[in-house]
Amino acid sequence: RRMSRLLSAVENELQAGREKGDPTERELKVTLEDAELWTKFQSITNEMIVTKNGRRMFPVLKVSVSGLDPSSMYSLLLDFVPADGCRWKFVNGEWVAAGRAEGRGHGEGRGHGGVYIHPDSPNFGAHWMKAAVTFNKVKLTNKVNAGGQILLSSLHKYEPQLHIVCVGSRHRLVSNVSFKETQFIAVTAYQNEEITSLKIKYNPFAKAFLDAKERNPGGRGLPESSES
Amino acid sequence: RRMSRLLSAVENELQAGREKGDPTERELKVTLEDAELWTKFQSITNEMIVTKNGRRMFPVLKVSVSGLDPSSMYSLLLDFVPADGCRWKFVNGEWVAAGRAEGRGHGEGRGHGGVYIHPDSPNFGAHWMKAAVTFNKVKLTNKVNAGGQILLSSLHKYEPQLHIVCVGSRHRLVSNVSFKETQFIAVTAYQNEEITSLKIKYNPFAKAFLDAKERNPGGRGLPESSES
DNA sequence: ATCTTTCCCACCTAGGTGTGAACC
DNA sequence: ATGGTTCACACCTAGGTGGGAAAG
Repeated sequence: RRMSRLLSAVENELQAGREKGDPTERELKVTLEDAELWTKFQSITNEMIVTKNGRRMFPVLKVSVSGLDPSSMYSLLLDFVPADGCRWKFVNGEWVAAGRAEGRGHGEGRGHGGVYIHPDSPNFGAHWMKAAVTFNKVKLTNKVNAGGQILLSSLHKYEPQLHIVCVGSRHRLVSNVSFKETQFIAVTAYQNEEITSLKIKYNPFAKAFLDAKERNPGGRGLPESSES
Repeated sequence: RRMSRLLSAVENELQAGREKGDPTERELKVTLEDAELWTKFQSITNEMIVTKNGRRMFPVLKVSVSGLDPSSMYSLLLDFVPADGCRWKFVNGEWVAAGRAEGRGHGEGRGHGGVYIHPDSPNFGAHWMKAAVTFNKVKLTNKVNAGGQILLSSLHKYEPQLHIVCVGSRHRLVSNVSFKETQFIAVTAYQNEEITSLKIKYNPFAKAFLDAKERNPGGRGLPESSES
């Protein structure tokens, strides 16, 4: 019967991760990928652009998960926790706290409540464990929007936080994890030009600006040395 | 507590479609979108390109689903059923049967068994019902590949078939649906130039060729009339 | 010869970058 | 004036088209 072919196709989704990973969630482990890259940005205070229509993050938050029950169903959620109660300013090449945060916003209470649901959700534990989970589609905004984007307050500091929720018959919170390396200050335009340089250096979508710098490393070299 | 915010975000996924749709699956209804477009192609015998790395379908298979249980979990699968036992040839402007099909392939037994799992799978009934389900990412190939693509035999006729599977504690087949309008012959290059014209006319990705025809409708007009 | 397949290509769609001027 | 925000833009990434020559 054709039906057996179909059902086995669905089963395959599970088989992938069935061997590895303990069925108990005691050994749940979540590790941040590209931690070295994140650290480069963190060491000079990371910034993330927010725009009306939403801007992606760079670096991209990416985690490896293990220790889930391969055949249970989970959703992965991301939210952004205010890292302090301050508004920040960039003066004389460094970030300084400047007054308390505004009461409004702070990523709470709007739309999905500032929570981004990973688009693969819901899915089997096996799915989440078979490859690193990438949050490259999350978009940060400073305006209330149609939905899907995360609302943040510019010039406030945030720490991304990952949540793993079991979506069995009754929802059950499995884990909250956050990584200090991924803290950033939301901005409408980059303040620290060292951050700009790092973004250009590592983000493929900014390659246009990388080329410009490579061709003219000093910033004011010869106008144009012919290459032929 | 922050936890309630998170769980309500997950709940929202369900609320969307909870009112509409009867909890029993007796009233399950699946309708083909863009049926008029499909009919245009069908009326002159549709063709779909197959390539080594996989080619998307155009038109795209798109269905509206209703009558699922909003809070149950389903996967949507697509496979391609040989429409007959023939190999087809295009001679003198029309398709004619030419011998029986080769035994090999026919979309069976390879990789996922020729079954494409919609990338939103698995998901709640509410998710599948809140908007039309689009199979735009499915790729058709004539070579055994890494995976994800559907293996077909060139010059054979197929009928796409949709399957809805309930992924509760025990897998359960809910429904098989196929649409005559979506039948096509797999080809490595278009045979009927009327098919080529329709593809160019309606597929945005072929716009380059549409422009060429519009600028030069007769096929051999003036070489180049300057536009300035 | 004829039919079918493969490959490279120009030209698109779709959308992610920081820039720099304008705006508030 | 100052500091923050917005917008159009050139320039990318990423990848989906059929054409046409070449190969099988």
